[in-house]
Amino acid sequence: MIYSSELIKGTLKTIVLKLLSDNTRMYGYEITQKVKELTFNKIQITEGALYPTLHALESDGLVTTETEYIGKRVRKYYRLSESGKGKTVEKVNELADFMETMVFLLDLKPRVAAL
Amino acid sequence: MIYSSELIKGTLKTIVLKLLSDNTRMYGYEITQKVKELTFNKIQITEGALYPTLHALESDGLVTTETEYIGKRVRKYYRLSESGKGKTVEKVNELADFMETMVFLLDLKPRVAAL
DNA sequence: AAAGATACATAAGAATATTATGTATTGATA
DNA sequence: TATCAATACATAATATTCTTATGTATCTTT
Repeated sequence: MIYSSELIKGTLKTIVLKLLSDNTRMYGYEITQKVKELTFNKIQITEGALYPTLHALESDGLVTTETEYIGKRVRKYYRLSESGKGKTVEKVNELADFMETMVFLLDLKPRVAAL
Repeated sequence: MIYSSELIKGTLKTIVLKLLSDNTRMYGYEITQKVKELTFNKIQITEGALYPTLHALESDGLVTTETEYIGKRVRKYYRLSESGKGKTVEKVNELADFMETMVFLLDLKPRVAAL
């Protein structure tokens, strides 16, 4: 089962930032695979969503990039900037808070073991 | 603190359906106030978001409506249809599942007491 | 040799929110 | 009693952010 895409909306940027905060640096394709792996295929980030998001993070100064060649193939690494680190904490905290609120609002506690 | 709007995206329809499943029938303004109250002002549903959503639920056959006059002021009640009840269970379950996945993906467990 | 995986990117379109605006009634207050 | 806030609906222009489709190219496995 893959989540209906609308749920991903609004959380993609936070997911990307959090992964970058755990991994020093990552490249786009790696991010898609890591998310797929960590979510047991439940979340599949499409390229059309990811690359514009990464470019936005860069133009907002939250990440810096390093382009490298693996053979003849280009690979673009993304790394959190200092402001990106701060932003990550903010976004993750906000999402955690939001999720607590949703658990209460939708009374999810009794039906979800892991929450 | 009010959540940045992007988080609401994708959850609004689920919130509305769940409230309707708990309350027999509700009208639009009532829904905005109930959400505000239950979330201690953290989630404020704007009218520009709510009314189109309610109209979409109606045109999808998930809710039925009853218009009543309170004095001279019109009030439009929304009530879940049978298919709406089924859809509500689906959407709430999916959201709960998604949130479990996010807790794992973003490692939120250690930082959020209520989760 | 071909297919699938790796790796980037962009563009057209859809969905869904924000912000602004509009209409109108009712209740509270100065 | 005039005015403001709250109640109650609705829509339109705009913005954001995703999907889907398309494009290019390399590398690996069969």
